[in-house]
Amino acid sequence: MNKFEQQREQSKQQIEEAALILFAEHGFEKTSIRMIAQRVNISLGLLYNYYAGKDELLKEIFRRGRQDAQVALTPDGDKNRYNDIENHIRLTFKILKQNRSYWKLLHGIRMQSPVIQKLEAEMKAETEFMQKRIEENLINGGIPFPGLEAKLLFATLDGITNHYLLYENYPVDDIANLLILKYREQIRK
Amino acid sequence: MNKFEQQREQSKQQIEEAALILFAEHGFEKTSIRMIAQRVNISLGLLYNYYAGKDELLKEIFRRGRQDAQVALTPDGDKNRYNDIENHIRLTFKILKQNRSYWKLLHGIRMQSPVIQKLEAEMKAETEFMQKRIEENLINGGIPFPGLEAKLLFATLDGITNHYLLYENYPVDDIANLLILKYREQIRK
Amino acid sequence: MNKFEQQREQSKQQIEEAALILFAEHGFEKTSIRMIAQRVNISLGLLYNYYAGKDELLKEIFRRGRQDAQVALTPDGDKNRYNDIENHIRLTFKILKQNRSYWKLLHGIRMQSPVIQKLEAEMKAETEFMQKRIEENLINGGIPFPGLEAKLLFATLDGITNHYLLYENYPVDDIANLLILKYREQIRK
Amino acid sequence: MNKFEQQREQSKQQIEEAALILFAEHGFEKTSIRMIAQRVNISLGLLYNYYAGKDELLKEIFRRGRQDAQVALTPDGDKNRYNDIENHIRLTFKILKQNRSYWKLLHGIRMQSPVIQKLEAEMKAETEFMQKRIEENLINGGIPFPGLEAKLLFATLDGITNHYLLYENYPVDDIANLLILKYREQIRK
DNA sequence: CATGAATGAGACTTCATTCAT
DNA sequence: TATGAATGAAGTCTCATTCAT
Repeated sequence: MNKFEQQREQSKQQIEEAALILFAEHGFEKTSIRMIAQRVNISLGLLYNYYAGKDELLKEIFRRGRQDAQVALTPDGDKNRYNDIENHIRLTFKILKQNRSYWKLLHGIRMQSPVIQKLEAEMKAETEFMQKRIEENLINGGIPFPGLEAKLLFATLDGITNHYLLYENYPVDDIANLLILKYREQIRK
Repeated sequence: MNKFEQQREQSKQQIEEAALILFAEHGFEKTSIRMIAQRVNISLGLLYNYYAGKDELLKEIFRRGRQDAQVALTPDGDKNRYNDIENHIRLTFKILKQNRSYWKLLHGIRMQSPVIQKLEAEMKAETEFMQKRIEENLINGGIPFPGLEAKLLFATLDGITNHYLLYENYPVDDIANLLILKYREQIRK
Repeated sequence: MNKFEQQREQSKQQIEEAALILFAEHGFEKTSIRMIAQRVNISLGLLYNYYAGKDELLKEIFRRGRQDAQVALTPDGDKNRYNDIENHIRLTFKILKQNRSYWKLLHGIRMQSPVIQKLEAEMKAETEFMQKRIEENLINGGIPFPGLEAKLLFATLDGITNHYLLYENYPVDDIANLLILKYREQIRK
Repeated sequence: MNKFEQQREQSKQQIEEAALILFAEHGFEKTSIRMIAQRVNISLGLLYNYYAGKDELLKEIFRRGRQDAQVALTPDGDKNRYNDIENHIRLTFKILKQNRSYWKLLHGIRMQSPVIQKLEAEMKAETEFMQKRIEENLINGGIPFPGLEAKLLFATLDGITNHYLLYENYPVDDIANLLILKYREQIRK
């Protein structure tokens, strides 16, 4: 990557960061290109040198966010393998806290089909990726009905995420610990 | 109720039904007043004889949806008192299915602050009402950490609701039964 | 005039009074038919039984206002003839105070040609009527350049009226007295 | 001033000139943004790149007009100091003729409170500035009751301005001369 | 006579996107 | 590459007026 490409990459990153925050805060529709450009202190037109349009910018943000999540979710060696469910729950909320805006944007936008349709491929991959991780972990945990249990855990984590993003002072760590506790008891039994 | 009031009420109901479906399907921002008017086959302006604006229409829809939910959640006699948690879970999904569009709208819109701020009072009442029901039920179920457990159950139900609204052919009943099963075991223990 | 006509006349008067106040306060364009109907507690449609439209209502108001002014300006016998200028000045402000809203409306609207065009005939009559009175009075006062002086006095009275309508606590009576004083001195000389 | 600023300034000036003429001719309410844009041959939206809205455009026009008036009213050296009242009267009508549209707009709009309230600060400054000039000039002229006389002169000038703007072929210069004559006599006496 | 539901043209405004420089 | 002026379609909302009852 030469010097020009580096600069371009840096500019794109700045733009995407600003856009992510604004999208998460005000919603995709209510955030104008102007607002983004002003926040990064670039001209209105320059944005179109980097992205074909507003939708493409959104897609790019999702692509980056998904990548970050995947990296973070990738198990780092075998050391934590002894209890994958516990590990998965902890990782989920660690990632959530690391990139709160991304998750807020995702959770705020995924219910509206017009937007989803544009991103369906990405969204689906995202969902299935997480779903699969949970299933694997549950099978490792020796839990019956692993398919349903996976869906239930996925929904539970999603629900907690939602409430964490929605409510002030949400005791996400306490909830996470309670959840872990319940799975420990279920497995021991 | 005289002639005019009847006519007015009928028009309003038609408008709100159409708006609810469109808001749920395309999102609030992407649904134009024109789309709503065309769906009900009324003129653009008539809407403004009934509602001060798009936001007020949204509020009215929420008001009606919350009322319906409250009515449905009201326990009908003593027959199901023996296990309130179970009852609550079943009721939650029964209500969800009864007014899918309302819940889709609610879940699709609640993450975006500008809209939420206008509805905060209503939203808060909604949330606290459901939260309180869960807490009562959990205390009746003799479960430890009732506060955290209530939040966890609330999040779980929210997460399942989310996924039911999001994914095709989601096995909401199976998930619900699994959840109930787990609470039964927890209580028995 | 039979009973029905009397009632009709009374209704019209109520409407015109309300409309006059609203027009004067908010301006003609910013006052809606709805506002008027609500103020008089009649239905929106009923107004159109009395007037062909908003413009006609305005014309009717002007017609009535001009009539009132004419009646008030008509000299009541010969007793005050000895000093017609003084008399005219006093009368002007007496009439102004009697129907402040009418004059506010008139002064607020007369500068905009589209409105004026509709009322031109009435406006012209109004203007010429007052102009002529002043000229007569000035000739009686033995003042040189009676034509120009009439125009100047007319403008002065109009200007004072304007400022009286525009500014809080405007000392219209003091100004009027000063003006009278100056004409007395001019005549004596 | 760089290329963009030049372009911007030129566009703004064109817009404001067109808007001033249209506002003065048809009134503020009856002049649509579209009319202005069409007159300058620009698109509807461009106007909103420069002004936050119609009201802001109006304010800007007033700001510019007031500035022009202030510049014109500033005494140019000592040569005319010997008779300030006379000078002030002449200047008033000179300025009036220089920017007829501005004064027509001002006189046409100042009676309607909603618009005035938005401009009150500017209007007040305008008024007080002129008022103060007159008072100073009257004191210099050795006239008794300078406060009331100032108000009377101000009203007179306003009234003449009004009639000049209102009536075709109004002999404003003759009236002005007559007015000056009367003040000369008053001072001499 | 009286009602107010209904209409629809037209107003203001926003904003993604294009383009000349 | 970078700028921001310019576009124009589309959105929300207002309101005089009509009309069935």
